[in-house]
Amino acid sequence: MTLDARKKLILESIIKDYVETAEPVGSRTVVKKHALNISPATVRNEMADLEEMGYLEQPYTSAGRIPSQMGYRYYVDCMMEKEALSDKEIEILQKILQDNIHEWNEVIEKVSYFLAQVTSYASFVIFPSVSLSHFKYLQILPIEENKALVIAVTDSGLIMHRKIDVPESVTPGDLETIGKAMNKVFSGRRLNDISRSDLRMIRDSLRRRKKFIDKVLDAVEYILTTSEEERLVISGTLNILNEPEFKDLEKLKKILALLDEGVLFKSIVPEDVTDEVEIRIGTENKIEGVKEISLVVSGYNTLGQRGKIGVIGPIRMEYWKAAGTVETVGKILEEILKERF
Amino acid sequence: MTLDARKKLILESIIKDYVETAEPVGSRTVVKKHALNISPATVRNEMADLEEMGYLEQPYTSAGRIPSQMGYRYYVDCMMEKEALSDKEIEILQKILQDNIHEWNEVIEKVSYFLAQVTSYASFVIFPSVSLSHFKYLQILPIEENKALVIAVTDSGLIMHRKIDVPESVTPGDLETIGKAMNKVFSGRRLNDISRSDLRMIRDSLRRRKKFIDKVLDAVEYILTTSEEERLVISGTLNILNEPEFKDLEKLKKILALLDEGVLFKSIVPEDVTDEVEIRIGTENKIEGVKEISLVVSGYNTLGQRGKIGVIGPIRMEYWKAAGTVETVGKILEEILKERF
DNA sequence: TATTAGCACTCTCATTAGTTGAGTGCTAAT
DNA sequence: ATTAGCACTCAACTAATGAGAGTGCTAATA
Repeated sequence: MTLDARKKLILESIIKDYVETAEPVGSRTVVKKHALNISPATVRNEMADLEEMGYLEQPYTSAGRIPSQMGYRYYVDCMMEKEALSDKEIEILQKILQDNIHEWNEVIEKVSYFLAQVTSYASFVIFPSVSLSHFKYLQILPIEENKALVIAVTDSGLIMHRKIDVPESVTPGDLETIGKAMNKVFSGRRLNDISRSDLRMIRDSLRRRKKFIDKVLDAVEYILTTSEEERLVISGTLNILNEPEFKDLEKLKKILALLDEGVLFKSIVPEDVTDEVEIRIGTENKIEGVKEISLVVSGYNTLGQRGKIGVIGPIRMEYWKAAGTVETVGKILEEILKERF
Repeated sequence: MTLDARKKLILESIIKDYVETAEPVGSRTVVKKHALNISPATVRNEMADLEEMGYLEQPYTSAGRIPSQMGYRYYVDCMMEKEALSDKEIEILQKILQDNIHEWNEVIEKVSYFLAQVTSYASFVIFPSVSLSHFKYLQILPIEENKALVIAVTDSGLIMHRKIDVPESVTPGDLETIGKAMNKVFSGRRLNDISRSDLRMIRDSLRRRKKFIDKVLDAVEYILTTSEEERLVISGTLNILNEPEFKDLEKLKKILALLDEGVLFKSIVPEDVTDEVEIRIGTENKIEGVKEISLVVSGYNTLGQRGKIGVIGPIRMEYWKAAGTVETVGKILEEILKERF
């Protein structure tokens, strides 16, 4: 279904105005703010049409109109132009990242923080699980009297380590032998392809020092399981306190709980995202309890996998700004990660 | 100043009641709930006395009384008996910790979470800075074509690492030589005693490979500076949404901002804490803007230093429960850390 | 002298009624 | 097709009223 030019203009006016003020928009306001040379009465007729078509709704008889979910959807799909980040903002972001490129951990935190600041919504960055990376290198490093460090490096450049006890009877030479043997089996394989039975096989092939080898394998297994989790960072949670729609404590509680609990939060982020920005408005998000939020999310590529980045805010959201920002920041994040890691 | 037995009893009744209900307590209620065999009129007289002395206050004429800050202080100092954790709860905590003893990181997170759950206030754990630990061991480990890993281990058992680029011209043998030389200078020294001039000295003593050595030193410096920060974990932030005193959005915003910003939060935690539980009520906390919170905090020992653990909640707090819980959980945390790390 | 019953008084909270004003929908004129 | 005009609607604000909880004081009592 397509709308004629004037209806589009009116719809857009109402959306822009309502997003800004959070108040229902009346016909007079539409005419004044956007300097149309038609009368309020005409606008009223158009608005009545738009309401009938489902793009607008009225909180109560004789209030102004507010965009319906469908109205936002139409705007986003058919009319929206993404608003780009200003050069200045891009510069700021790049400066932030140049100063703090030590760990990918830090990078995603800074990026998320920046995104929240710029959009003034809550933002998130999901860094993909490393379990699809390949094992590159494993070493058992004696570090003190009875301790050694099991160090694993993946081809994506991630480093994981874990401390283990070493019995008296095990010599540094033993450690080297064991390390080499394991390296042979593991190297080049995907982390999540290494199963318990592989671990058992190694255990059997190395006849001596069984007990100790078990310890090493435990450490490896620990490394494998922890590396399976993707990393989630959320920033700007408090921004939602500024949105009038969450002045109601019950609603606020629900959405804060959502942002507070990583597992819960992940469940509302779409599984498959592309490099294109995707927008989910209100009830398009399938989640228990919280229907009054929108999500703007984009994928980014790193380590041969896809991470996710986006913002979460009220339905009354500046989609144009959010989409443009998420898009650009995602691209920059992707670049930086490629460059550095 | 000491109160006679009956005044104490009445003060306690009012505190317990008000903490539970968040409503001003009237004379009838005191008599009924605590089955005193004196009349409401007598209680009224006593309450008037207590108010004159400053232990109670009246929100308005002819409302019931609520405890003043001074009232809570008197109760905490002269009457309170800490309420111990139940055996069952202790058991649960220990079970949680036995399952998750891999990293001290995890331990403090679990402990903090537990504390928030049990008290239903917001909780925090501060893990001391490791900058006072001693350098134990440093190794430069080649991990792939042109990369090496600088690994540092402290005597407190913490492991830090950082990846660096290695120029073609530097051989594994070089790495070993450099590593050994650095080890000699660093080992046994406190992390925060190692200054830039030490780093420069090393740079000068090793004539060759200056550029590369700079890189290694950069990595070491990075490790030193990041290890200076103490770690802060806050849990149960959302619990404060349940307290009626924070139904006001402005107050809520302030306190959430406080809990959200680590630096800000640390500024209200007392510098010096002992093994004894310390309680700060309301304005006894010197902090801009937020006067309506109380803090219950205790120190715990680890790595030869002192960490802090506690809860933060409204002035209308179950101090008896909070104090007992913080005390016990702190002790258990201390034990676990000693055992494992 | 300490306690208590009785009662007038105070102040909040909830409810109701009245008023205002923004904004609509409809009709008739252009 | 557009618009001026006007009656109508409904939330939001204000004021008035009444109920109820709880006090403080006075005078009676043990």
